[in-house]
Amino acid sequence: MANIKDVARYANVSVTTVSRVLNGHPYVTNEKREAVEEAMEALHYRQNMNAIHLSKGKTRLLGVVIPFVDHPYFSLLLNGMSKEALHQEHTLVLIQTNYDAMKEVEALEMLKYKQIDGLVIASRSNTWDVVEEYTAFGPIVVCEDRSSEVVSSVSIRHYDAFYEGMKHLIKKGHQKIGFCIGRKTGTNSNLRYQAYRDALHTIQATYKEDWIFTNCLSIEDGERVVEEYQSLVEKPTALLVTSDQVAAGIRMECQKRNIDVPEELAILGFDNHPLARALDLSTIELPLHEVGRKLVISALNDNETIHTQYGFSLIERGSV
Amino acid sequence: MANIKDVARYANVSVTTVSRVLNGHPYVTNEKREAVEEAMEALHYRQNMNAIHLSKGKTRLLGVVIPFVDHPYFSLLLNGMSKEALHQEHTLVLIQTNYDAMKEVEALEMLKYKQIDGLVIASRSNTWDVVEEYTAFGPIVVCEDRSSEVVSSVSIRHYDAFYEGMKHLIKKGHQKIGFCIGRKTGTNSNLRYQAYRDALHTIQATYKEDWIFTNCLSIEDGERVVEEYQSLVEKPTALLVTSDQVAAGIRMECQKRNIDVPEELAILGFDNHPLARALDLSTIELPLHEVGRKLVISALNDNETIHTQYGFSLIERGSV
DNA sequence: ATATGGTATGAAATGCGTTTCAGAGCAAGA
DNA sequence: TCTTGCTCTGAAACGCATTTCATACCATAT
Repeated sequence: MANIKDVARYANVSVTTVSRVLNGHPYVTNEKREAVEEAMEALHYRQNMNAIHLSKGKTRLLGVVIPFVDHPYFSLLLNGMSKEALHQEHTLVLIQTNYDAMKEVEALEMLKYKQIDGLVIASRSNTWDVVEEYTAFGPIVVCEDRSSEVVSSVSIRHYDAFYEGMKHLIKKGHQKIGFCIGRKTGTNSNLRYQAYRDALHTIQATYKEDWIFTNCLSIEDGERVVEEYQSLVEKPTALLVTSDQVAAGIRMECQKRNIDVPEELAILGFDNHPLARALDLSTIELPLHEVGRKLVISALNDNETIHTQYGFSLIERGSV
Repeated sequence: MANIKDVARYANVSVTTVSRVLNGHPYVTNEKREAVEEAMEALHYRQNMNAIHLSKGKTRLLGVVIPFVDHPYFSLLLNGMSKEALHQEHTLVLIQTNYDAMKEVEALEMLKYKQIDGLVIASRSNTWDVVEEYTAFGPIVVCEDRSSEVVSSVSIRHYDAFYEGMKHLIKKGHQKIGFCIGRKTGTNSNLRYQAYRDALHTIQATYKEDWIFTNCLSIEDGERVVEEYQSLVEKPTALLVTSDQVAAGIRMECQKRNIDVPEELAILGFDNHPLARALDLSTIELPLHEVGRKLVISALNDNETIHTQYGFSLIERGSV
């Protein structure tokens, strides 16, 4: 494979000049520039990325702190990150934490010792000041709504999204509304719970504690929800489900038990997972793929702190 | 970040000795080995991958020739490849060919000019001798059943898988069986067609031309199939569908049109895509994810030619 | 006693770009 | 005429680990 030296020799210039052409620096006469370009063409020259990054002091590694990867929310996020990482010729270093704060610190230490170029924290476990301490060592991005001077962020308006979902169900005539959620606590869960109560408040409706189904992560959980639903004396007429995977389980189980969707039970999912399309589930699309990509873009940007917020969009299908 | 020089200085040895310890070479006394290990610990030393690969002359890039990525077969394959590439700290260079032979040659030329470390051809367009010419320049792996001396291969027993599917339908009492397939021609399609006829032959059954649905790639295609199916005078009682995505479309459309599955029409899919699990579709699982990983592993192995064949497994659910 | 060969070690070359520094040429301003 | 300040160019240093080569020591084998 031809290298920069070969090109320089062929074009009768120094390697510095070739490097200048390669990097679009000024201070190269057209004459030499053209000679270099010709030489590159003739020799089938391609830059050696390893040499570039070695020279520039980059590791080409990007740390990703993530609690687990087998949940649709995180797997969609990870998909987006992978895609962008591939695009930017970076390798993701997955640090699965299971919400263990010490594991997260290990990842931060990797940044300190320059073992990674940047760090994405998909779900934070440590307190804010611990994280901020490490920003001196490289770019850090969190996936939550936080306007820090030193840490970039990419977030989704979870409150608004949930509120919008509630409004949609209410508009369709529902008053007895329940919801399914993953963790009971956590920033996002709290926001959603708040949105739930606020929305019900606008129509003076109340809710029962057992209309709130927690620990809903998988298709199986959705099936379980239907089972519990059937044993209720007073049943909700609609469910807001924070994961399409769970919504899919619910819809399938309803079919088995001859519960009419949406007449008897309306279902509104989240994420717009391919499953939702297949099962004709109405859903609120969260641009998780986009968020993932933006996380990587932000983490690879060493110059500025970026704050991005993403919206959502309601996709009406046949389950509401 | 500490480098090999720092470690050498700290341990009072030469960089060569540190490199020997790092790479497990013999000819290092225990005394020095321990000193080096201590130094690495003390200095938080991590090897710089860019320097290693630059030194070893690797690009850390792996070419992937693929006709398109939006088809479930290829996207599952690609998923597996991505995962393994990530694992092995390599970046995939996607060369989407749309079955254009010239594009494929471009990819082979990249190998020639050492722009990539190896090449995976997920679906070949050029003749065999064209491909073999390039093996001198680096490892090439194809995804088809071919026992070459110089090109590695990873394949699935498509004939057997299809035949097994037919046998299953026959065992369930079906005689009038149709099938859905992507391309009408191609190595795999031919194998499947052969298996179809061979299986029908064992029960002296015949088939109608219009029980064979071609161009079946997406959910929409599945919906189209049902439409065509309903207009048939003599209808098959079972369909073997070479993609779960299509099978999902069929099942959903059947539901809309009140065609009972499996009583009126049995459906047996392929791939064991998550969709199949969600829609309770019987399917023949092809280990595409594993195949993808093995493709990458084989392509990154420069020393030997590897031939791997994968089987399949029938997953019985409620659609047959 | 001498040749032979394995063990152990380090200096230096190598892979390939980027970046710093020094200097030459030239035009505008003092 | 003499600065001052671009514009343009290339030599050399640098980033980090691997690998080749040279050398020295020690133990067998002859």
